[in-house]
Amino acid sequence: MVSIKDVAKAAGVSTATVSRVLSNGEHVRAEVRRRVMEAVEQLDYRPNLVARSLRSQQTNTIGLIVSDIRNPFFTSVSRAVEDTAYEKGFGLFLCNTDENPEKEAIYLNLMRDENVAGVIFSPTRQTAANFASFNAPFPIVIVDRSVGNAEVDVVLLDNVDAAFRLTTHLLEHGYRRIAALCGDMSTTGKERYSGYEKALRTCGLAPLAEQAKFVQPRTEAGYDATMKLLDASQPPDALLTTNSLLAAGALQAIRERGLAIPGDIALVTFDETTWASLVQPPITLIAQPTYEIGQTATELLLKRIADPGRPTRQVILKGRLLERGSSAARRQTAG
Amino acid sequence: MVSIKDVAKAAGVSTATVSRVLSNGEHVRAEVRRRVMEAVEQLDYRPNLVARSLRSQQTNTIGLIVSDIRNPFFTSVSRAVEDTAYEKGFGLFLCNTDENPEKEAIYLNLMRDENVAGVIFSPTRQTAANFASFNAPFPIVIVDRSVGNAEVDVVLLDNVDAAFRLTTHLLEHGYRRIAALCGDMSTTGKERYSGYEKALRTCGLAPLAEQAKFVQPRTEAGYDATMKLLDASQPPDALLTTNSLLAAGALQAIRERGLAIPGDIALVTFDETTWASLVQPPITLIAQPTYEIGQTATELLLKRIADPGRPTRQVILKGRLLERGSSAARRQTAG
DNA sequence: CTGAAAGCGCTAACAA
DNA sequence: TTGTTAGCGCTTTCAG
Repeated sequence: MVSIKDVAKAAGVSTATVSRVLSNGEHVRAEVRRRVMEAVEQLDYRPNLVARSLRSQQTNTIGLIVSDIRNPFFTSVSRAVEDTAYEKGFGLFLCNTDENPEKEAIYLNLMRDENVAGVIFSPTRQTAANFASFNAPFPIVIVDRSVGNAEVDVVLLDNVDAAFRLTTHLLEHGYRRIAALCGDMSTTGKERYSGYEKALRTCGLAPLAEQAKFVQPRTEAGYDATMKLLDASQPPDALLTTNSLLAAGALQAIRERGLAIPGDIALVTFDETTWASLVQPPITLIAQPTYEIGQTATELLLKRIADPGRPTRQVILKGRLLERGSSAARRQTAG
Repeated sequence: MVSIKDVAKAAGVSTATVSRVLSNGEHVRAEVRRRVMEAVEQLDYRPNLVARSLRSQQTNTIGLIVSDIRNPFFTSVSRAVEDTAYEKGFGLFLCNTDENPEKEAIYLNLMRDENVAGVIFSPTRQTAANFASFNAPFPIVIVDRSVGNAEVDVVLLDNVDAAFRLTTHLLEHGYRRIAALCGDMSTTGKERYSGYEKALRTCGLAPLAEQAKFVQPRTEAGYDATMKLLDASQPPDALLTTNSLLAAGALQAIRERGLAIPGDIALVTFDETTWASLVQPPITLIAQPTYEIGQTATELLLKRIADPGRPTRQVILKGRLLERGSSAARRQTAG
């Protein structure tokens, strides 16, 4: 392993000069710089990032902590984060927490031990609630969720608005018994529930307790909850789910019961996925600008790393309602 | 930031003793150990991993270099890798290369600079071909692709066999004009083509040049290539694609042309995805044990890190053929 | 079983 | 503009 000493010797300068050339290149005579670069080239020298980190007390790595990379929303966000980080010369450290507060704490601590430059984090409600008390030694940007009134950079969807529009869309298309399956681990699920409720109330309706449920944000939970909904004495005529995993479970359940979409029940959800536009009928949904979310979060983080004192910023993005067949206007029926 | 010195002082011992207690705990009197642990607890001390790395010349981080985390195959593999690494106390550094050999080289170098303990890598054909000449200072486990006769640990599917079975399945179900869309960047695409060809030959058929194409392993390329296939004077009666992205593009094209699956054309592919079982008809495919692949690769890597001299191992896994509606037996037709 | 001391490779004062 | 020097926080000989 060739070190900075070898380069210094080969170029006939001190290690400090090599370091100068490689870091900013300022305050070095052109000819000396040339000699150093030549030695670097010849020896195929690459600075040891670990040593650099230890000395400078900062790394070129950022952390991304999400519940599960297999959730298409996070898959896409993570790709954007990695792209953007790469462009700016940063690497990416990835963690899955499974919405488990303990794992969140472990990973947050690991990030600290690794001395990362910053972290992009999508916390559970529990961790979000205690967020103010957790003072990390690195900047954090929150994505997809909200964290009360803590002073942090945040990038998320206008969830209440999005759910409101999605629900209103159903109401306008003639649906009345609208059920909702909301993720129970995040603020996001709660907020989307609020938008749903608000839309119903605006219409003079109220959500029925047995039709609006908070469940684990997973496919199986979506399947189970939908089965129960469908087996009720007064099953819903429309179902709203707050993420694509719940929707996939719901769709499976609806298919298994032999029900038609939207004839027997409409289905709408959040998050664009490959399957949502490929199934018949295609699924109406609120598409999040996932790539933009990841990109914006990373940019915000890198700016804060560069300038820790800058005022925090909350970026609230609007979802795009994609109206498709799964919520086609209901035929008028007697009663 | 509390350091090992603070702990040493608080416990009334030397830093060496603290280090001993924290690393293996051996050769330390029980009472001293207790005092040290107490101090650690009290001060909420956490070892600085960067300093530890610099000194010990090894990290607890492994790298994962794939073409695109959004490919469901890699999404699932990466989750398994992260899980397994986490269990063993390792962190994960994630890189997307977009099948770009330059990016592959950059990331491989970055891994070296970061002093990672090892890397799990899915290389392009180009990089795989030169693999023997690239002597990394860290262990590498190759996944999903093969690398000639280099001495490396590898975990991959028996691609020839899988494609052979998939094609044979089509033949047995009465399809004769079977087209194939294969990824052009990886050895995997080539191998799957071989299996496809072999199955045809076994049946006394030969792949038609205009029906077997190597294309970029992306949805758009799958769409474009399928459109061309369908517009030919003698369109195929079945289409095999070698990954789920190509399949998604193919399905879109088939739908757009208003063709029925499998009536007008059968569609089969590789990789289980959410959508493959949700569309109508569901898609026949070879399911790869993605989680097992990621897990096995990680275990292999960690074993090699622990024992660099151990003999290399090639783990070849069989795919599972899931027969579904998209390749239902063809009705006998005159001609 | 424990401590002293060297040094991993680099950067950043401080001198010159 | 350049070199000297002192560590960053930790592990690991080597003595004792």
